[in-house]
Amino acid sequence: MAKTKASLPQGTRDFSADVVRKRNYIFNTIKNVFELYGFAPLETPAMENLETLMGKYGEEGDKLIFKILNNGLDNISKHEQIKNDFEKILAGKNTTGITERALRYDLTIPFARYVAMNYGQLTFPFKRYQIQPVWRADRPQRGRYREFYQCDADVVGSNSLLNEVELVNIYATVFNKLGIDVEIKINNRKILAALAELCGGNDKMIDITVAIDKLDKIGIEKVKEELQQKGLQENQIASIEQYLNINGTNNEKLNAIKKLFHSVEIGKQGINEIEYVLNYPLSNIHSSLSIDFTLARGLNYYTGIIFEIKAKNVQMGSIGGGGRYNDLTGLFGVPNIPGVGISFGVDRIYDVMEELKLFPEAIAGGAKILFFNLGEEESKLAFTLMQQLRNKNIACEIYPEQTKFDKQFKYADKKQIPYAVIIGSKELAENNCVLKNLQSGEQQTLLHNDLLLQTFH
RNA sequence: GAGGGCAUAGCUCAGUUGGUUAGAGCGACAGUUUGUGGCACUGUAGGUCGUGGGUUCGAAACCCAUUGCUCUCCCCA
Repeated sequence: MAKTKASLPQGTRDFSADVVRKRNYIFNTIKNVFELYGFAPLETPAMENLETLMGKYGEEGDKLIFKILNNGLDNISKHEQIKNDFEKILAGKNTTGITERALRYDLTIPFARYVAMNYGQLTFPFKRYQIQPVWRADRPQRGRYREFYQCDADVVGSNSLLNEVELVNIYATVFNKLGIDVEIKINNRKILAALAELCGGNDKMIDITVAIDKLDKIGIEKVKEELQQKGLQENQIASIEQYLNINGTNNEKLNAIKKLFHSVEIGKQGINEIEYVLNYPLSNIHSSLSIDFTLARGLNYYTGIIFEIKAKNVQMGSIGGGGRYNDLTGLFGVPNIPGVGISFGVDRIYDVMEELKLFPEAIAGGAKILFFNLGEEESKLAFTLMQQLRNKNIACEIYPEQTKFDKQFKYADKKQIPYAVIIGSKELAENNCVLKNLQSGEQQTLLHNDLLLQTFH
């Protein structure tokens, strides 16, 4: 067989031991909080039927779905059919004759598919969390990959704003545990709808939200330019500018927006919902929860309150986001199941924690003790003692080859194993062993039972 | 989809207007040292200079093509 050059598909990564441990630390923290709030785990397949995914993420999104080529395309008896199907592909259309499956693009649509398939069996309100990789055929760049993890928690079958309150508290709890100082930004699609209504451009809502979402990136002038290009009138743009200029404390912002939307029903609704969440009792996170009327979020299925998480003290895009959607399962023939969900961006959270040096030392992991291999009989005794320590839940390993000290010490060094147990011919004869602390260099001779009573850290 | 940058040892990189046998540091391996590591010293291995073509007496260097990686924009997480 020809030798293959070792390489990785673009936008994917291997994770070495210390990176995996740090990532697991993040995953476990998030997962434990999800469980603490009564969410149940769900896993769905890496691949879905293509038709499940197509048309759910907009025109751009469809292009970014990884499609899986069907097997058996070289079947002679289907030659003509397959050629015809391929003509459709060349014309830019998808066909099940060539590809009928695709890798999942996010966790929300598969979840909606799952709820639609199982709604008869589920207990509503249904709360699930899901931590799995997703794939996008996007051009990779900084902080953006073709394979990455999403950590989602969603509640479906409930209109109550108490869910939003819970999700905000999940955000606050997780980032508090991780030690990341964050600003939880909150807005409401209803307020954005009201803005569109006020500016006489109801059908322009998406254009408006896309444009104002870029405010802090490109500045007010560029936003106005873009709005102009989208065909908005001067006075409409002026209203939007007035809206964007609202600032101050949460209360000041609310007062200002109320004046602006005093006659727009949907706007008042949106404001009331935000006030409800902000004023919910016993919530200890108000300091970091702030209204941001420029927050829009890309996904168009959001209909109510929306969230986005920004890490303080570091230059990084959002590390989480979410919001309320009215009718996601309607896409799969099961209408009237409202929901609200949030997502954590683990890859960016990792980058933030690395930059701010927030990972605790304790997650280093690995073996605590290396048993030296100094001969056949010696290693049999070492093995016996090692198994007894493992039974006490102490991680250890034995050097598999009989070799000189130098090599075994260096192995322990490289793997940052803090202790070595040395059993050579002398210890074998005297029925004891040497325990050496590799950091301090101190060592002591111990009876076997005394070794088992030691604590290692 | 649009536009930049990069490609030399396992890793990070040097390599002079084109000139003999392409270097350094780190790492690996071995030895000094067969019962005590991190340090030091000595030595060894490791290269189709991304690939293909061209210019030239001569190409790692110049030209063309190609592949891969990377970054920015669009968009998104």
